[in-house]
Amino acid sequence: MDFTYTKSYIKVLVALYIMEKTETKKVHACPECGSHKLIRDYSRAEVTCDECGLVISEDIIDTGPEWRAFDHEQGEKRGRVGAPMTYTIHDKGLSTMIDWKNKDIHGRDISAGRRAQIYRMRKWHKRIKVADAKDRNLAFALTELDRLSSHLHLPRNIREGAAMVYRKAVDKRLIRGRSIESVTSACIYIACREYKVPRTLDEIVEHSRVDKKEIGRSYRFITRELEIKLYPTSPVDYIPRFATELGLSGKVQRKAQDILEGAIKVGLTSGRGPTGVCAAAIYLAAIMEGERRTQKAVSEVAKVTEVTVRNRYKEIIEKLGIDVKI
DNA sequence: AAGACGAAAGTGGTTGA
DNA sequence: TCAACAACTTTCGTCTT
Repeated sequence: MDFTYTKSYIKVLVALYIMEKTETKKVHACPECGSHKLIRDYSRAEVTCDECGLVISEDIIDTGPEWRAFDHEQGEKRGRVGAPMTYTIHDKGLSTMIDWKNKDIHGRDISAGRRAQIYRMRKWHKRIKVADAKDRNLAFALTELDRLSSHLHLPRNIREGAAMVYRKAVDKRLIRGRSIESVTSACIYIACREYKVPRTLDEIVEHSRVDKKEIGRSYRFITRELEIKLYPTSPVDYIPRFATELGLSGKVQRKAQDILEGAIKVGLTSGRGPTGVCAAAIYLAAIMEGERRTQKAVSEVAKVTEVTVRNRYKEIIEKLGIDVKI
């Protein structure tokens, strides 16, 4: 059979396979507003509703093994993430060593010209091996990065951000003496803050095998050495996540944002934990919009205590002069 | 009976000497 | 390195809906 024909035939099969796979995953209408205008963004692994902005599914992320490459071009593109299979094979299959003796297989001396050639081959072989050791480290870190972000339901762009930070850290030799796991966790944390999709350190610790202290130390070290400037997390960034978890409408979210902006102006946010402040604002906003949630429910999603929610919202009411019937 | 309230003691992390 | 400190948590008894 003609080679080019085989190749295109395989391509067709692959295309059919992918089509079938994505077809079964299709959502036809938004569960929130019933709209059929859905935006499908596979590069970020999200399906969002065009009408109300609801993120319908972030879980289509792992539909297929992304390390599979069907032709050379894809191989180049996908090799980036680090492939469990290929990288675990020793030397990517290049396990033959070039002997240091200048003899051929029959034990005869090799001519000067051949010797120079073999010398160059040895040199390159060594270089490949060195690069490969670094790659193996990177590949391991990247799979760990993938595992963590998948547990935390993080979108693709944050994974890439985290991977980028990690690569920079490797280039600057910052991981020496630190476990790969603590550094990957720190990278995720950094990326989350950079992209304003805050996850608390506690949430990351939950899925990591390293304790909080270690991650915190790596985090501080990396941000200092790479000169990454991170602004303190704003409580506003937590609104969408908490509100969605509580099943609150967009109206409440907007109200909560108003409250928070007022609170920030009066300086109620400085020094306080952003999650607590956000929880209080959401609690108030929900009551004001007639979608009351209990303090317990709010405090649970924000991972603070009811007492904190109480203290914060009392402060807000007092300083902003909001009057609500509790 | 569940939710909200507030006092009091305890805990972990930051700061400044 | 240590103590002081503010934020936050835990716990528990009481009040409100």
